[in-house]
Amino acid sequence: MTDAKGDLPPKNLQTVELDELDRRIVRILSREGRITNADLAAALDIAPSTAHARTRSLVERGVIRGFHASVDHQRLGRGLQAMIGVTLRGGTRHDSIVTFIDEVKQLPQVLQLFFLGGPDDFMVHIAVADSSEVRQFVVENLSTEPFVASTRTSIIFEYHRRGVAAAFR
Amino acid sequence: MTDAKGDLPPKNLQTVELDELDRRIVRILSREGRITNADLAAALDIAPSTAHARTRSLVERGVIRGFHASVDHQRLGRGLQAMIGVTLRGGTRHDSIVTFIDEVKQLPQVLQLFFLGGPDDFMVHIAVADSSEVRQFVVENLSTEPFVASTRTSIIFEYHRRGVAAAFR
DNA sequence: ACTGAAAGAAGCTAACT
DNA sequence: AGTTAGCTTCTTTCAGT
Repeated sequence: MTDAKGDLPPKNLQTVELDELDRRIVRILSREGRITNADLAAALDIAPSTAHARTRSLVERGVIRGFHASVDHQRLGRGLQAMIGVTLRGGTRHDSIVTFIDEVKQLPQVLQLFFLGGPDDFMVHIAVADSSEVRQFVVENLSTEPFVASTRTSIIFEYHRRGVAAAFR
Repeated sequence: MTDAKGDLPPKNLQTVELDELDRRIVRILSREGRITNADLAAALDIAPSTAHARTRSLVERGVIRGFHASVDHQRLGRGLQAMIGVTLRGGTRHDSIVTFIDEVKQLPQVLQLFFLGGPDDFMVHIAVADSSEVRQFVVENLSTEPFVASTRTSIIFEYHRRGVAAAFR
């Protein structure tokens, strides 16, 4: 008797099959995370209790990992966004990098941080007031670090998002 | 009598001052977009009606632009993310690029799209199943386009998000 | 697995401080 | 601007199909 409980490895990272209804719910909640369950049900032409059970199941199965307000940084006086590619010096101790990354990702200007395998070691997506603050951010937080070899800054003219990806665990 | 109505230019793009309470609300809703108003009020130690009015005002002033479910793409069998930098051939007609971008941003693999001023003309953040799909994405949607000069693909090892930025208008 | 109904919780509005 | 109070609407559960 191979019972599910006990046979499974630490449990995580398993992929999940979604049917068409699940996919439609995910799509709607990606766009309108605060839609009422009643409206969601109406949009899908199902009973509110069904919509509710499905949505809960998506959260329980880890497909939906959270809900977030999206913020207009331009309205907050941070009308300039930039993407900064960073290359690290070879031979830097791994935990120095981890500490550094942890600090960078706490900075209020930072929106996203990508750790890469490629020409750049990571990229930082920031929102600031103007180009002088971009420069200031790079100088104060990146290029002065001993293990940062180089940075490459690009201004962001347009930004489009097709959903919100969960951060990696 | 300078009445507000009629005197204002097309109205948009104005920045907004937030007080400390506003900022705390934005911070909480960025992390927990579906927190109940009662819990939000309790977290801030204010009356629910105050929290409610403040939140509404943030949405009305355009500071909060929407709410979104975040999706774990790994659970959906798209366990690999990549960032692809694209450079365009000089002399491409502007509306060709606009059409191209519009198409790219509809592709199901695409999470984000950054239009840049810098070495790359834009960057595409994608989620796919494996490295062969990365290659497939680049070949089928990018490098075959006549006005794409080159692409540079980086695998994403780690991804952190400190909030969700609204798309540009 | 989906539905319908009933109870409990939360959102929303308005009148007052 | 914030609060208290009351009405309305939604979420949530559960028994039934």
